[in-house]
Amino acid sequence: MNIQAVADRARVSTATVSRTINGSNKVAPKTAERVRRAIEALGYYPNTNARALGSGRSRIYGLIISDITNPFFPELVKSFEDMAVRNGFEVIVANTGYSPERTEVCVQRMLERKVDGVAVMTSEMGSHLIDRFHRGQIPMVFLDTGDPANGISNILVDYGAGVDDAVEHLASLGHTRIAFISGPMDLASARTRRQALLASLKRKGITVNKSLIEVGNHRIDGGRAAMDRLLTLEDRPTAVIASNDLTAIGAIGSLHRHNLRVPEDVSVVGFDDIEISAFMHPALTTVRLSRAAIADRAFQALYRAGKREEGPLPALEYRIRPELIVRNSTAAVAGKRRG
Amino acid sequence: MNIQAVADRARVSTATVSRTINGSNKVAPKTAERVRRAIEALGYYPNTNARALGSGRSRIYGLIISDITNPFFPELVKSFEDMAVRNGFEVIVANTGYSPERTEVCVQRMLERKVDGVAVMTSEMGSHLIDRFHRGQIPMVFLDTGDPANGISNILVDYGAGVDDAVEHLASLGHTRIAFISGPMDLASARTRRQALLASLKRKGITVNKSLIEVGNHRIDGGRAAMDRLLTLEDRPTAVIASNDLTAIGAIGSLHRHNLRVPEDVSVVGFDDIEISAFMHPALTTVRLSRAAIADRAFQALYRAGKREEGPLPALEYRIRPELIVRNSTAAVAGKRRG
DNA sequence: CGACAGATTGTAACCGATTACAACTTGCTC
DNA sequence: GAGCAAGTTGTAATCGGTTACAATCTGTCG
Repeated sequence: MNIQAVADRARVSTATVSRTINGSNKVAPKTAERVRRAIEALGYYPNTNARALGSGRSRIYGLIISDITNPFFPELVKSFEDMAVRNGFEVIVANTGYSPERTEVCVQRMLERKVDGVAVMTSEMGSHLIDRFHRGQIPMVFLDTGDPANGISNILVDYGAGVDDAVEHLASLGHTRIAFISGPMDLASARTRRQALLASLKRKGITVNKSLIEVGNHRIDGGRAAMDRLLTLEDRPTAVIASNDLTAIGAIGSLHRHNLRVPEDVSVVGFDDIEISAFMHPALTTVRLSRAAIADRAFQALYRAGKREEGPLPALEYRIRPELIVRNSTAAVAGKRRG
Repeated sequence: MNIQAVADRARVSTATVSRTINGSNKVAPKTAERVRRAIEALGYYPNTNARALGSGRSRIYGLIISDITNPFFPELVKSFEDMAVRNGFEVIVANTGYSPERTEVCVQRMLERKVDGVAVMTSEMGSHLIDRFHRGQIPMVFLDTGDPANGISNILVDYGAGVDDAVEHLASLGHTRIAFISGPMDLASARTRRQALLASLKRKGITVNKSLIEVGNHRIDGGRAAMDRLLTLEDRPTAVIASNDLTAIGAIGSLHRHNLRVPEDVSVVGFDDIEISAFMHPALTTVRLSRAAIADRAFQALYRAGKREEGPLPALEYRIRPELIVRNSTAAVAGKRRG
C-alpha cells in the first residue's frame, strides 16, 4: 500500500496525491475529493520515513530531560507529547541522567533521527553540543538557560516572583526564622532557585543566617537529612522553604520523626507542585511551576520556528510565573516552642 | 554529508560503506578499517530515515502505556529506553490515557512510524487494533494479556505468588481481619489483582468478608476514601492490603487523620513498590513488581523476534515473580483496640 | 597453467515519498 | 481567434541509504 496505489485508484499522478495530503492549494476541489475517497477506501497512510527523506522534515521533535523518574517530568512529557501529536508530530524523549556522556548520546540520537527541533529541559547541555544542533539548523528551546540573541528560544521562569510569594506568605504568618533547603549545588536550576530565595529574603529584610541554609539533593532522603541537621540547631527555624517538593516531603518526614507537627510546630513550603503534594498529609503548601505551561511554550517555540521557511530562526523568550498554592503545611508561627 | 562522501574518501563504493556500517562479514578487514577511518574523519553518521526506507526496518520500538504520570510507568519507560538505545534502537512512547479513542491514535502513530515492534503495557488494546499490528507483521509483547499461541509474547506476572507472600506475612503477624482496597473495576489489571488476592485469602483459610473489600481508583484519594469507609465498620480490619502503592499511601493518610497509628494500630501493605514508597513515613511494606524486569523481558521479546529473519514470530511467555519488601508499615496485631 | 570456488567489491535497482519544472487547460482580453 | 495569465496536473529527478546480482580478484589444486 503506497502512494501509487492511491494515485491509480483516483486516476491521478502521485504528485497530486502528495499535494492533496499535504494540503497544497494547487489541487482542484473535485480532484482532491476523489483522492480523499481513494485514500479512505484503501485505508492508506503515508510512509513517514519516505516523507522525511524526501522532504527533509521528519515531523519529530526531540525532548531532552534529565530523568523521567523525577516526578517533575512526567507531566511535562505528557503535555508536550499531547500537543505534538495533535499537530502531527512525534516525540523522542531522552534522559541525560545528569551525566555529560549520556547527554552526548542524547544529542546524537536526536541528530540521527533528524528531529525538526529539540526542547532541552535540563541544564547539562555543553556549548559544543549546542553547536551540533546549530550546525544542523535545528531549532532549540531551553528551560531557563536559552539565549534568544544566539538563536535559542528560552522559557524563563520567574523564580523571583514565585519565591517572593512564598516568603511573603510565611512573613505574613509571622515567621522570621526561615530556613532553606537547596538542591544539589552542581545543578544549575538548583543554584538559580537558591539565588532567587536569598535575594527574596534580603528584599523582605529578613536576615539570612548561613546556618539556616542547608543543602539537599532534590530527593526525599536529602530533604530528610537536611531537616535532621536543621533540627540540631540551637535556635530552630519556624519555617522551611525547600528547593523542590520531594525535599519538602523529606523535611516533613524528618519533622514527624522528631515528633514535631506540621504546620503547628514548623511550616513547610515546597516548590514545583508535583501531583503527590496535594495528597500528602498535611497537603503541601508549594510554589507551583506549571509543567503544562512549560510544555506549551516549548512546543510553540519549536513549531513557530518550523513554520518560517528559511528565514533566520525567530528565537523568542517566554516567561512563566510560578504561583503559590497554599495548602495545609503552613500556619501562623506559634509562641516559644520546646527545644 | 552522506554515504557517498565516505565512499569517495575511502575509495570504495557506497555498498561497501553500507556493509561496513552494518557489520556484514563480507568486507575485508583492511577495507573496513579504511572505511572506518573515513567515517571518523568526516564525522559521518547515517540518515536513519533513508536507512529505514531502504531496509524496511526502522530500528524504532513502540511503547504503549496508559499514563506516564502514573508512578508505575516512569521507571519502566526509562529501563526500556535504556536497553533499546544501548542496542541501537529508538523508542516512541505513547499514552492511552485509558481511553479507547486515544489508544487508536497510539496504534496509528506506531504504524505510521513503522515501528519494528511494540510493547503494550496496558490493557486497553482491542482485538481490532491488535489485528492491525498483526497485519503489519509487527512483533508484539503484552503485559499479562498477551497470547503466545496467537503470536503475541506475554509477560506474565505471578500475582498469586506475590499476594501469597503478603497474606502470609500478615497472617504470621497474627492478622485475620484483613481488608483489601482494589483498583477501579474497569481496569483489567485491577481485576486480576483482586482475584489473586481473594484466591490467596481463601487458600490461607482466611474468611473473606464482603464488607472488607473496598474499591479505590489506584490513586491516593481513592485509597483515602476507601479507608475512610472501612473505618466506619463495626469490626475494623487490623490490616489492609492495597491494590497499588498510591492506594496504600492514601489509606495511611486516612488512618493518620483518624488518629490511628501505622503499623501499631493498623498494618498496611501496598503493591508495586514505587520509588516513593521507601521514603514514606512509615516506609511502606509492599509487594515489589520490578519495572526493570518487565522492561527487560519486553525488550528481549521484541529483539529476539526481530532477529529471526522471516520465520514465524517466536512468541514466548516470560514469568515475573513479585517480591515482598517488608518495611515499617506492618507489625504484629495488637490486643483489642479502641473501637 | 587453467579451472574453479570462495572472498571481496562494485553496479544499479529499489524503498516511497516530495517537488522543481514542464505541459496542458481554461477563461479572458483585445 | 491569437495571446496570455492563472490554475491544474503530470513527469521525473531526488532524498540517502540497502541489497540482489554481477564482476573481479585470490588462492588452490589437478
